[in-house]
Amino acid sequence: MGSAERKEREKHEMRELILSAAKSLFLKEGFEHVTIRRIAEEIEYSPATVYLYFADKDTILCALQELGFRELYKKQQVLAVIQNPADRLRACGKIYMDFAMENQEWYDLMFIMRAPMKAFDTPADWNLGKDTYDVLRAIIIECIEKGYLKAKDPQIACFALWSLMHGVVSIFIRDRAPMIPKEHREHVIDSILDFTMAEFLEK
Amino acid sequence: MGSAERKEREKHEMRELILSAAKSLFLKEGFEHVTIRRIAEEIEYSPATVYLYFADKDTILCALQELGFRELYKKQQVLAVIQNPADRLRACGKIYMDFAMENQEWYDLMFIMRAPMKAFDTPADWNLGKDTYDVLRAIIIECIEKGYLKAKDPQIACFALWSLMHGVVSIFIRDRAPMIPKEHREHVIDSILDFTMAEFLEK
Amino acid sequence: MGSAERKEREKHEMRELILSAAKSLFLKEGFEHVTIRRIAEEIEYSPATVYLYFADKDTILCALQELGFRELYKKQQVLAVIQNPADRLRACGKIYMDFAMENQEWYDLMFIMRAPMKAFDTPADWNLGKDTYDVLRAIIIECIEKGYLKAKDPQIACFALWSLMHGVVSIFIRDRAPMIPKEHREHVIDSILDFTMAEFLEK
Amino acid sequence: MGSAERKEREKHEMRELILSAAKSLFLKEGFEHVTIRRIAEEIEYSPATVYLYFADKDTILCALQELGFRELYKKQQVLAVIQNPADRLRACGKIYMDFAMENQEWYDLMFIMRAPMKAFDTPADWNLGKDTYDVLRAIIIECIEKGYLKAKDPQIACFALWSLMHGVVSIFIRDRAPMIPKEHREHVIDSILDFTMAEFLEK
DNA sequence: AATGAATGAGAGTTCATTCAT
DNA sequence: AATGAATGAACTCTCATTCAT
Repeated sequence: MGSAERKEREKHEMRELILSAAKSLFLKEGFEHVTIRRIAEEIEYSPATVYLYFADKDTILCALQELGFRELYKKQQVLAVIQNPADRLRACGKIYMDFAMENQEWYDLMFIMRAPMKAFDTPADWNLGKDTYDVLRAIIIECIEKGYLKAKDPQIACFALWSLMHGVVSIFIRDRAPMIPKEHREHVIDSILDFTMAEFLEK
Repeated sequence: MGSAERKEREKHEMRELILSAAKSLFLKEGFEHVTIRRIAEEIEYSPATVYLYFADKDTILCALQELGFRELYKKQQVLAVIQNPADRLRACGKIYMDFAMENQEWYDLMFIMRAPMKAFDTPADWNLGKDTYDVLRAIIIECIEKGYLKAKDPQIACFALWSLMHGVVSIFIRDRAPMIPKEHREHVIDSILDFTMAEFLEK
Repeated sequence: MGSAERKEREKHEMRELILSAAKSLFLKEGFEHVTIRRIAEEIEYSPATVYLYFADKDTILCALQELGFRELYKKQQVLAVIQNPADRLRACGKIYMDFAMENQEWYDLMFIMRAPMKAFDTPADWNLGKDTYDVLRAIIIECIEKGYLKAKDPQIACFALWSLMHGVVSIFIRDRAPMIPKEHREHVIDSILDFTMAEFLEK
Repeated sequence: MGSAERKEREKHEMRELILSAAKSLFLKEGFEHVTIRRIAEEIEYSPATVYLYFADKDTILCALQELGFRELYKKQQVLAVIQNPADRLRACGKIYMDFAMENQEWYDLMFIMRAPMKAFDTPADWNLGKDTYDVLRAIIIECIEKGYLKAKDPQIACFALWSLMHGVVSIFIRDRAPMIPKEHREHVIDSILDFTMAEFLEK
């Protein structure tokens, strides 16, 4: 019967609604203001209703994390048109750090925050993160193949470059770089990319 | 008479006691469970007593942070004996990441946690952090001078290398690297150092 | 269906319940013992429940104040039947002081207590008080018009008479008149009214 | 022996020191900031020391109240030079209300505040207040004798006039007169005095 | 005489969560 | 399916007061 399907679809829509409310609260007001009540208010339902679609707050945060990975993955798609793998590597870093700086609270949730560690317990959830990670990995492997990078272990190269990018943005997001004025951040990110490309890649 | 001195020492010991209780709570239960009440329970005093030694919770966190910087700075002192700046750079990275992995909740508080940002508001507080940062900076400048590193801007090189190290450990500490089994972390850190030295330094 | 109505009524009843508990606590134990927790105990609900009906403690006090003004205003309505403005003036004073002496803690909250001054910040809140004040003002203006009172400035006359009445009852309520035994208070109030009518009004 | 005397004198001086600290805190920061600790800080002794001279906080407040009555009484002494009792009555009112407006927190403690009601339990304490009250009473009796005032009962006249003055200033001090801008208060007080003299006294 | 150290009691408030309807 | 009502368990912080030294 189509009835069950419709119910399924409606259930799905409601979940999306809740998630998008949660996301917009994150971006607008920051983590500490994301409470079940505020989410419920945002969608004009009662707090209890939220619990019909998500087991608890943590589950919502996990779903939001998933959404973030999807979003990041989507942004990475434009990389496909860049032929040269070195250029693509730089662009990949740029996209990553821009995403982080433009969606700080969201990035925070995805990569820094303590709360929803549950997400990584089950391999299924990690799949989404893995896809975005694989984008970087593929580029690095190609860089090695084409002689731009002389790394013995692509896994290590990949993890190192990701760490570098994550390090930069997480230091900014959690305000641990008092030596760099906020208005310079954008410029520092570009300089870091230049520096990395110059030092890491074969000359 | 040594009476005043003794009082001073006892006061100092009480502060240490509170800080160590706070630190051990961090380690055992994580940030969100560190409450004044729990600290008080841990040291078997009343919550009000804690306020005799620290103005508020933030002040405790800041003191803990300070302590951490001091500890890290102390560990960095062994670097002085290493002649070759490239070797010293590697050792510096090793010390930093080892400190982070061996004192995860402490590192978390110092470089990741959201709460005690007050610490960085006043330049005085940052000074302690600055000292440890300057250690790295001095090494990098020497690396550039001696021709091991061809960076146009030492500030950027310094920030990049710090970011790389911070990235690695903060990804581990906040459990964002499911692709790397916990038991490999130690080894990955060494590999990252090798990779970085190989790629960054002049060949 | 009357379901929504019933809900509304129940909500209203709960607010009334809280207010009356607060009021009775005032009467029984005085302002400083009126805490959210005590109110909650009184109505046998949890403290959190109180916050479902009132935003904070101040709001409760304000609501109580409002209620008081309404009550006083209602009592003033009987003045309408008194033709002679001088008689009406006396009756107005009597009603005011009787209300104060019969509802001492309530009067205290409305006119003496320090806490809920927020009430007077927004003109809206003051409106209720203004209504009761206007009753007195209208009478005084009529007294002047009809030649019972020779005041240049009705505002001043009005404020003076209000002050006189407030002075009497607030001295009693806060127990600052040891020269007058409690059992004489009632009688003193009447004498004060007589004296005032005799002295103030044209002879 | 003079030793006991000296001790007595020192004890007395310390009490004065504490009281003057408490008073200055009242005036500078208002009632709610007057805590034992703040008093102790002010005189650079420990909180525990305060308890060597006063049984508890209430006792301090009572002593402060006494001090206030003394101060007011002192201010009233200038009235002696005014020959005409009607003029003296007006001046008495002026002194009273000025004292209240210039030492609001102190007046509050003396005549409005709830806390130190203990003061009036023992007749001894009231004596001080009685002296200031008697000043007014004497003036009014003289006004009646000299024909300025036609009151049957001087007690009632006296109480009425005190109430009027207390009413005015306590309405101001507790901010219950939104219809009168703060900057007009001074002027209103004078107008009230004019009005009262014009209406009450024989024409 | 003076105090450092300590505390019990309690304040207002917030939140995730549950459950009968 | 949706929710209004309710709550337990926390939270940080403040204060008057006591007592061994």
